[in-house]
Amino acid sequence: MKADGSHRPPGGERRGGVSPITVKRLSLYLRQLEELAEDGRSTVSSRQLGKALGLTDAQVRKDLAYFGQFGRPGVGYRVAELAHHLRSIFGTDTTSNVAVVGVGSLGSALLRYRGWMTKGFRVVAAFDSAPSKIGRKFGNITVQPMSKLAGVVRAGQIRLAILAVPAAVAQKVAEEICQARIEGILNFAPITLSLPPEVAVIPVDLAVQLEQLSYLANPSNSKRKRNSGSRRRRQS
Amino acid sequence: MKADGSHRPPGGERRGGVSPITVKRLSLYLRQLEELAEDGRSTVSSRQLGKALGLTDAQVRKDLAYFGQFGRPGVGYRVAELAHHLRSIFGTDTTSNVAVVGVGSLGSALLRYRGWMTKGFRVVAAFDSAPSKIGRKFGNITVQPMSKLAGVVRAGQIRLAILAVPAAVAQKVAEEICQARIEGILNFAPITLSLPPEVAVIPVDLAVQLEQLSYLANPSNSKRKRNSGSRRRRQS
DNA sequence: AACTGTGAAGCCATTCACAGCT
DNA sequence: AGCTGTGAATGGCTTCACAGTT
Repeated sequence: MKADGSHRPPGGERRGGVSPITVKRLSLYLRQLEELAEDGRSTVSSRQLGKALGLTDAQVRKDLAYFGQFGRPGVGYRVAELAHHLRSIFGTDTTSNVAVVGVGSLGSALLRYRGWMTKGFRVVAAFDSAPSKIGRKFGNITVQPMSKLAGVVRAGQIRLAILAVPAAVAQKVAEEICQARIEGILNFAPITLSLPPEVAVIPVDLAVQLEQLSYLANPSNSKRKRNSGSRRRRQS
Repeated sequence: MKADGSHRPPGGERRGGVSPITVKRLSLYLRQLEELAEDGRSTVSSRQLGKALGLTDAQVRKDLAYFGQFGRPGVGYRVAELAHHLRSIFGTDTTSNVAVVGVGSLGSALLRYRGWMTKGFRVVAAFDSAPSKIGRKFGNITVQPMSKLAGVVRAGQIRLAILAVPAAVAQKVAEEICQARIEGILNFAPITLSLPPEVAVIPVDLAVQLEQLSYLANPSNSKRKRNSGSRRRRQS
């Protein structure tokens, strides 16, 4: 275990160079660590963490080592400490406010979805352009017109937007969102957005996901022939 | 352009060896082709297709060449023909029936979501174990008890399941779904399922996606410094 | 003994560059 | 000229294997 840390900036965290695929795994590590914490576990080894997620121990160690030395040889990683550090990497150690834009069937469900909360997010506002939707209430959130978005964001209350409008208007609405100086968009509309580089976008096309599944579910396409005994397998 | 096709099985499609990441892009090609078809375009080049999705032309050609020779030098790809071929690769040239398992806030929204239809899927049934939910109607779909799942699947009406139950029961419910001999599960529960290899699983953890976005939206983490002029950029 | 952190090797994916077709 | 299909080159990610720590 090298002590000088020469491949990283000496006093701080590595910045700007981690691949998206690594970051995705970090999310899974955090999710697993939270489960371990609930079960009262206080340490975990890279092998155990990997096994639970279908990854090799070396992969786990490499991923975590990008951000510093958290593990203790002979012991493993301390669950609470590592979880805390991962949250700070994601920026979810402090709660972020989120807006839902587009309150159709999907948007209104995402508005009610409780899964965000456990991860350090809070949906605090909803916007739509249809007059029929404006003023409607979901729980304690009232749907506001798009024209109010910029004001709410500028008041510092919202960092991220969940975009759930029809494909035909998604590009236009996304541009409005950008003008409100939001930092990132979770895009549920089935189109590729074209936006200025200072705004982050993560696409989530549910129909595409189901299409992927349909492909995999065709036995002649998958590599699932390997291991075709009866051993269990973990999802990608 | 080689004519003998020596690297593929002579008379048929390549089977079993395409990486998931390639398959994901194929979905995007299909989505784009459908938009082009609506606009009345009859051919498209690899460069145009790539530009719309933020990919290189070489990438597009390599991906498509895995499955055969569809392009015409000097012309490009024929939109309708290529779209049809991609659908047959995904198994969505014929409509697949899908069940929603778990009718909470997210499940009921996925039940009502219209986006599946355009892609060759039809949600035809919903299941839940809570007596209070059973018998409830969403559109023309009545929520049935889990015990009915196996029968409906075995009657050949359902290939795929959308799993939208709480994390705490997801593994158990997923096992029930497997026993019903379903081919694939789209897993919205925030856990990694451990299942026999003959069933395909695609995980869709919405909280993880938002976490990814939170990471990317932190300016010091992204590579978005490149191109930091004002040119537009396409989402990953 | 158990486990991490990490060079080095191996493997996979992307891009390059160009022959060949239309 | 415009474009595809594809070997070859490059670049990136994963796994191996082991020195070093507890």
